Amino acid sequence: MHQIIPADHLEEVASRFRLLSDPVRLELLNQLLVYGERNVQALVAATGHQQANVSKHLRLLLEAGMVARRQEGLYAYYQIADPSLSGLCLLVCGQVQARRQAAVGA
Amino acid sequence: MHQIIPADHLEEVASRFRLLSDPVRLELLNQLLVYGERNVQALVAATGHQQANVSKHLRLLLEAGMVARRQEGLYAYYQIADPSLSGLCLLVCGQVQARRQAAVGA
DNA sequence: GTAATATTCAACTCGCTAGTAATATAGGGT
DNA sequence: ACCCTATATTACTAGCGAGTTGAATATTAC
Repeated sequence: MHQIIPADHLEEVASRFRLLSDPVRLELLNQLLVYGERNVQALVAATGHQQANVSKHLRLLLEAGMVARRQEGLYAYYQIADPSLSGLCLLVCGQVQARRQAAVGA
Repeated sequence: MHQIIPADHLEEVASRFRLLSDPVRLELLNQLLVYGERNVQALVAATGHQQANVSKHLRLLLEAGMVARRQEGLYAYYQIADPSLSGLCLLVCGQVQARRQAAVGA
């Protein structure tokens, strides 16, 4: 029987999910998914979080290969680099909505 | 511009991802994905974790609607209840493998 | 009563996060 | 060369949340 998640991938898969388990990072990813590309200033303004924190979160996402970075003049532009992210978010959002509707009906 | 992750879903989406960010729970889900249905004993034996811990994790997954529970005599059988789970795991596993291969090539 | 599962409690550890501040780097404008 | 701005990084603190272990207890089915 083949494994869906190979044993030697468990930790890495878990840490990828952990990266997605923070509302601030989800906000940032959502911004990038919607706008395509944004610089740090725009992300700070859109989310209302401190610049240092935004940079820290972006670094984590960058190290995981979920986003890409492009420098243009003074500004650093980030965009989604992992094509599976939109699918992941859609799947989870779909489940969240399904559960909410089920809760209303119950 | 429509949001991929609506603002009022952020916390809930994050907590669903957080549920998937633990290697023990991923092991359990993987068992259920592969074998379809398993009782607690089988999960304890397969993963090597303590029964109390396995039950605790199963409870979290159950409350989130990710698994379903069926009692048969003395035994409690669990199975996957969230059809999006296999898709989520496949997406993330695919990315993990892609990154590993990229790392080898680099 | 025995076996399977669930629940609870206490104590501990670990990792993550926010915040603050300070510093570093680098680009642009003058 | 100088200064301002944008971004990154580091260090430290403090606190929250989650996981583990161990033990004990509860529940339920046989």
